[in-house]
Amino acid sequence: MKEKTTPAWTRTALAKAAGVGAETLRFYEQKGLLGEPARNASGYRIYQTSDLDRLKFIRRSQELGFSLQDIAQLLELTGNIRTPRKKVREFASARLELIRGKIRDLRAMERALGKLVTDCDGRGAMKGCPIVEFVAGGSSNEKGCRHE
Amino acid sequence: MKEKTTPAWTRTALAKAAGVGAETLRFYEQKGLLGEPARNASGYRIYQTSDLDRLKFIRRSQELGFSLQDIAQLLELTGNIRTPRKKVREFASARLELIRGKIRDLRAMERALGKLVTDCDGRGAMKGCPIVEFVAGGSSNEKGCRHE
DNA sequence: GTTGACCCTGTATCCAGCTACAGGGTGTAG
DNA sequence: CTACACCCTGTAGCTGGATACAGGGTCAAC
Repeated sequence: MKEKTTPAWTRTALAKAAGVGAETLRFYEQKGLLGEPARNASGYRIYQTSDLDRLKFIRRSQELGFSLQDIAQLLELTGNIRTPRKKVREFASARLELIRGKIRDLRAMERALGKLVTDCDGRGAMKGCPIVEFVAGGSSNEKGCRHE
Repeated sequence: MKEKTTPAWTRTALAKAAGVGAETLRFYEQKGLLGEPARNASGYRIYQTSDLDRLKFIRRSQELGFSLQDIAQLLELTGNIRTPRKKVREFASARLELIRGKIRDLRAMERALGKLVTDCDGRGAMKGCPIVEFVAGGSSNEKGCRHE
């Protein structure tokens, strides 16, 4: 613990720690996801631990299906204390609905796949039609089972 | 039971109904996601209602973060009665774990964003640091709050 | 029998998100 | 001093997932 909460990270060190390529850092910087890091005397980038957190957030958000643009907005929102409160609420609420929708869909898929696993016990006939159940649960209804 | 449950769809009609571009159907066909449709005398593609279900499934799966390759596998699995039972179980179980992980992550994000919405009531100071909470909930822990 | 809306195939183009050079500077170990 | 690993910038290339022509058939309506 030297510099308090933010020891300096080199480009490759940070990349390794975050599980991304070193070039990706520059790419994210260009896209405004990381913000320009400090530089040492010879122009080398110096990253902070907060950048590592940010990177982790980015990767996790990506896995959840958010685009880099979405993530940039999310970061802007939550990271900038000067963001107008109303905007924060609006954007966050919209995102929240989106997220809840995704959770609902994933749960439907979970149920469908779970049923598939349960029903297909490794022998015997495949009962039900999980895929159709899933699709039906989404919006349409009944019919359309292809396997049998 | 062919013509009963499956009135014929033309290319653009199906595309419109499924909310995709007409060209996309050909693309999916090339990628093996749709399978070769029947053709009329002059070579026009004739789609069935089951193709519409399939398309809906594809789009929903995509929204949940599955790649077209993943989806092809899912469809293969659930749609082909001849799939070896063991493979079905294995693949489905792996997918299930993946899906459950996504749900967990989304819930963490939901909590974080929900807190942001709750805390930022449109005036006063922004309490807590949802973004850091989310990141912390993922793997790292403590510190790194940038806003304030 | 010509128009216009569709269909066909093949190929080219586009966008996101990386990833990989090329050509050059830096800095520490031996 | 000289390797050698690392850093810089700029730009080209790659994969996935579409999307858009170009050049040509089909067909129902007028």
